[in-house]
Amino acid sequence: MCSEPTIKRLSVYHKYLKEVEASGQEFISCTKIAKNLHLLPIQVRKDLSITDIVGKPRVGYHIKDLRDSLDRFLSFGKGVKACLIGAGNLGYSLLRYKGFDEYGLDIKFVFDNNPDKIDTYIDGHQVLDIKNMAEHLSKTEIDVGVLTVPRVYAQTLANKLVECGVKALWNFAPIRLLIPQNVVVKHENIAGSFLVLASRIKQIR
Amino acid sequence: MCSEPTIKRLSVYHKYLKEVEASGQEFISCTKIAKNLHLLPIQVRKDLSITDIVGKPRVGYHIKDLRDSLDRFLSFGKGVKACLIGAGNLGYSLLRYKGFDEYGLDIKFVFDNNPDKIDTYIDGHQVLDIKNMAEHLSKTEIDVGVLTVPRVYAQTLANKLVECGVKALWNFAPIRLLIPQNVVVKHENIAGSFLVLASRIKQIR
DNA sequence: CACTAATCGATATTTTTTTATCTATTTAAA
DNA sequence: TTTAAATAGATAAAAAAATATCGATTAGTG
Repeated sequence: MCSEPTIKRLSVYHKYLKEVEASGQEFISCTKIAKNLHLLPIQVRKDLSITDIVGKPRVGYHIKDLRDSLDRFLSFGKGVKACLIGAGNLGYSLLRYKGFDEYGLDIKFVFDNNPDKIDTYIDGHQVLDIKNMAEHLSKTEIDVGVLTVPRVYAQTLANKLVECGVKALWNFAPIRLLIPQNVVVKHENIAGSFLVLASRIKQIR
Repeated sequence: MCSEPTIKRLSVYHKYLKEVEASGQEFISCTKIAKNLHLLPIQVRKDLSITDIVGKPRVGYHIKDLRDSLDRFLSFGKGVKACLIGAGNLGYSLLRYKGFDEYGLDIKFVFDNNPDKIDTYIDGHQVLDIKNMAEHLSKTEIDVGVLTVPRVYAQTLANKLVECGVKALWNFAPIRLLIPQNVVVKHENIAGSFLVLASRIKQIR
């Protein structure tokens, strides 16, 4: 496989190539990709070497072939079945964010505990009562639990999701979850991201 | 300074220590921190060595001192003045997310182009007309522009923010921004994050 | 009071990730 | 047709990050 930074960059190339493709170009060099995405050509070349596409010197890569190859490589997102817990603002944003669709994330259920939200629809997803989560998940196998709940509920819900047999958790709550080793957890640490940004600003001055 | 992963972990320790402190304990070992946060003791020790706090063998670190020291170290977020562009769902979430407050992010302005949103209030912030952005930013110096707009507007708005003199951009739109070298840009690539998660699930099976 | 077990902190090693160098290939221009 | 410039790809080096080792220190126990 390949590293986390590489996967993220591949998704960036992928998106970028779709744009360039739409503009009608047929070939693109890694020098140009690098310039437009503020990266180094060497890094782009190395990242793209995971594909089966070889570029032509002086010309670059065939855009459609490369995009096809990335489509295939990035297909591990295809058919990943998820449920989202917490239909607040963040949950709302994620449900309406179309960027996952091309990578195949399939949100099967949305749960919340707020009676005002239950049975409403968000972007075509019916909000279900969290009380019935176990029942729903026993009928339909779910790979990923997406946690967009307030901090205080996160751990309890994580435990329940694991009991229901999810393979992975994608946690947006500002807390580090304690979860069995066999379950994949990806934390999004937004406050930490801000600190990284702030530290870089300080460095510049 | 220290690395990006370290800064993120320090923010995690910081939050965790506040919890433990509230529970009344006085000392904590890095072994215990590591165990509870699913990290390795060595890494915790190394990360914490940027502080001026020394631990006692067999006992660990004095929690309050350590938390104080992290407070100081993580203070580079203090007084960072920001404006947020795009009062959609994601913007809404960020405005209401209290996790930044303790690190000092100060959101001075919120802009949007939607007449229905202009002059409404979100968590105490008046939504201003994007047309007047330059004027507002000329009066109050702003460090960071937070972009929570749809993809198509992101680059144009980024350019405007740079013209207005922001030092950094925090971009949540799914596009890689082209920005002068002297401006710090931090991209949040949420679709890329999903792919990383998906790839890890595939690895496990 | 001596011994044991836990833990820190410094240094070293390994692994991962990024960046550089060099050669061969190919296009386009002279 | 020859030559020059741009570029890919392989290999190598450097930098960054994570992990391991080991001696010194200290609280608790017999």
